[in-house]
Amino acid sequence: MTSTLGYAILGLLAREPMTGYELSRRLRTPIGYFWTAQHSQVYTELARLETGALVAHEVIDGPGPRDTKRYTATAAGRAELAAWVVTDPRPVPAKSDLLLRVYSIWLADPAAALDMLARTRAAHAASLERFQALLGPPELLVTDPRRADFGDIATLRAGVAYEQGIVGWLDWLCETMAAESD
Amino acid sequence: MTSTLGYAILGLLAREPMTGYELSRRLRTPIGYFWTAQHSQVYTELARLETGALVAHEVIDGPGPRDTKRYTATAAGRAELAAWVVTDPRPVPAKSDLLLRVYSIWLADPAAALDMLARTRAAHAASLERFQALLGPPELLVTDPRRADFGDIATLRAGVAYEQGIVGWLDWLCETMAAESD
DNA sequence: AAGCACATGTAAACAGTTACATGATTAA
DNA sequence: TTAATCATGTAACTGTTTACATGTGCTT
Repeated sequence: MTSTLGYAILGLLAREPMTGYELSRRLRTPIGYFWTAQHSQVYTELARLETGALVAHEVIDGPGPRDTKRYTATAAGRAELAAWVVTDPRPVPAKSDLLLRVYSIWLADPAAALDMLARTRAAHAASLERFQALLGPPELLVTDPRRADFGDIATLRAGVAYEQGIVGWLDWLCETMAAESD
Repeated sequence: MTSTLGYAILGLLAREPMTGYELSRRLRTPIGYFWTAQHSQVYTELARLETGALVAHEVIDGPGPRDTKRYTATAAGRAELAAWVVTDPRPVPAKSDLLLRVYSIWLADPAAALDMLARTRAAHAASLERFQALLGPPELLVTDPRRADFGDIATLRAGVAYEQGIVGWLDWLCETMAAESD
């Protein structure tokens, strides 16, 4: 019954209680955390999770015309999350805007294509560096899989591997296209 | 005006004319081609592309109660595709079912989690092998960026890099979790 | 005779994005 | 006083999936 977005929210609330606003902020940019959502989606999903008794809220002090609500994952919510975690991930319907462009790059102007690829490489190199900075030196790493920060580090490492793969591939692509356009 | 799915369809039709059914079959499983779609989406998008004169069809011999239509990309369609190819890809809203599970893996039963990770590794290792087999020996590779098969090879190489990254990361994850669960 | 591959379409439901709407507090 | 951040929600729209609908020809 619970959607994937529901498990993303539960995963954050299982670590610490948060308001819907804080959840939205965390889910707007994925830092070593491969899921995103808009605030409109978060608020409606929180209401759904609450009718299922997977989360609960208490009203806290805050500004604005409505109550400020602090949400917590219930025991039932944590149990459902723990059970979902070990189920097989459904095969992701691979979608990449960049790959779709490269698939048809033979039709494009080579110089303009190389420019686009160079800009894209720079963007991925920047997020690779950001991920590596967040990860810090290897000797400091938590490796106890029963601690919540293990999930942070493991997903960050996946982010690093992912961006390294793209940057390396883009380097090959730029070199090949530059060499053959003579 | 044209959607990303529209460019996926144009990219296939720019190579060879096809029926909607053949397009749907190609878009159901992404082989070195990072986009998927259902047949219902393909037929409606083909109709939209045709009202924009980016594709055209001729009726050919076929079974069933309706006409069988063979679609071709028009000159305008190929031009629009070529222009889109060199525009910056919008930053993909990174979504991974697997990473979301790993983020909350600290809550799960370690043995069940390791089983899930092993099954997932096997699935990715299998598609890595499939991609490598499709790529064939390196000395045979087309590297002329003005040929359509360059796009096939470039995206396949991206697929290989992607799967290698996941398999390597999953190996690290399994080892770390196995070592620390003593 | 049953089932599958070919072939095309519509309808309903769900997921996700963008825009609308309100209002307090704090910093420039 | 103007803008940003905090804070919550609804509405409209777009994209995607799943289900409904029809009918031929080939294979087992």
